[in-house]
Amino acid sequence: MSKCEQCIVREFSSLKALTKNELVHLAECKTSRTIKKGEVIFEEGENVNGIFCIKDGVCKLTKLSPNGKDHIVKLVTKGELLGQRSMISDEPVNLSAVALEDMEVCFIPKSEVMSFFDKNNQFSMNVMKTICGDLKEADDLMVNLAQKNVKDRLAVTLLYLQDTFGKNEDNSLKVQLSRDELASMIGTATESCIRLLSEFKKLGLIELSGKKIILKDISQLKKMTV
Amino acid sequence: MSKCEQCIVREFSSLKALTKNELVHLAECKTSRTIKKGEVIFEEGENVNGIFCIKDGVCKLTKLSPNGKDHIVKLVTKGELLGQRSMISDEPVNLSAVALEDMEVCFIPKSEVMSFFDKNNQFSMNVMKTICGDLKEADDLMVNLAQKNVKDRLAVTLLYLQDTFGKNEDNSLKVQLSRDELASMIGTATESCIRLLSEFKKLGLIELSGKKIILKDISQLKKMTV
DNA sequence: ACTTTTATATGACAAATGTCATATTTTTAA
DNA sequence: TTAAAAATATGACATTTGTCATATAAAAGT
Repeated sequence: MSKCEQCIVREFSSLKALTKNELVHLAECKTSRTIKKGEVIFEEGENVNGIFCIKDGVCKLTKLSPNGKDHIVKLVTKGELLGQRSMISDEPVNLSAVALEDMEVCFIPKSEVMSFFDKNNQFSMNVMKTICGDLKEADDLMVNLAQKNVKDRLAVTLLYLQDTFGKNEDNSLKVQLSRDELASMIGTATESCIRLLSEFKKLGLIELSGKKIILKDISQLKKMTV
Repeated sequence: MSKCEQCIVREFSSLKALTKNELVHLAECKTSRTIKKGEVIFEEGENVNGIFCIKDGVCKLTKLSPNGKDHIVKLVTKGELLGQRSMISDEPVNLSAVALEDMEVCFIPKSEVMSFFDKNNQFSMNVMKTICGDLKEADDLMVNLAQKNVKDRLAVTLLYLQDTFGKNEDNSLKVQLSRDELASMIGTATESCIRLLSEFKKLGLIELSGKKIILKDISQLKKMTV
């Protein structure tokens, strides 16, 4: 079992507040797991009883709408924790988590996390701040969905993907979403999403090659986000 | 200055975890205020430096979209706290709060709340759970906005208003929103909102008399929320 | 009570978006 | 490698929704 002390990604999450002793203990409790692209980490309604620490890879958090379509609520990547909300609320998870690429994650049982809560005030504060950040982000997304048209939401989302997850050497977005996934992130039909991507391409805003998307005219895209 | 010990609404918020001593201390720090309908409690971007405890009345939390329109993110009522997120994140508030009716609120300075955080674990846990609840609610709203059409969102919202805030003796919704406000809650144009209300009326789903809205056919309305 | 302002309501039309059909390309699996 | 399946792309059209104009009703101020 690998040592949490030496794990770099820990530094990027609430876990950075843990002491050496706590980390040693954590290393004994946690279990590591590799997850293949497309695999489900947990499903809406499940009892997870702990949190996942993402060592590598990106996953999507989705929620099933009554109409049968999935909506992507959030993307979560290396260094972040998964399942904090439901653990604190003591409820089943309200979102499903599915890997967008091969991942490495560690699972930390609830009992362990709760003991950190009791003993380590800085850790609790970190978790709280993370959740508050998520809430603020959710408010922003809500207003976007409510007040912007699909074209503008697509522009916002493309910029968000590049800013948050970066680009490859060929300048294409690092996170590769299918048209279907992109559509379910901006809240529109797959065909509408494809159509708008084609339009953006014609306007020279982006370049498309297969699943790869390259942002060409950032400033023009930004104008749509205002 | 009224005593917090004897304040009933305290029982409905995170503050219920406070000890007698803490309540006595709280009563000395807090300031009470009445707020008229339509008055602004705080504005997006402001530094609030504390939280508000709502003793009576309802207010709306809004966020300004770049297009100049306000979106109502949430309604908050008697017994709830206001401004927790920004206090924990140590950031300006990301939403504006405006009274929908005459209100009575108490303001508790940040220093006071933070001292409760340090000393009273149950209080911190309560606040955390509240914020987690808000986050879950935000996820649900997001999916609604993204995947449902305007008509269905109106039905969902009307049911939500009745379930959450109740009805008067004449069966009309207790919280009275203008057509404009209702529209900015479901994310549509005021005219579309009015038109759909008229349609609902014609279909016998609701009754309208001035600003009053009475839900007549709950089960039919519920069918739209599926 | 009356004027002014604001909110609600509705029609007419334009624009945005969804749906269905179908073609093409890419990926997957035998 | 080839066949089958899935993803991407595009056209045609229907539906939904927004915008502007205007009418009516309600509320507010003098």
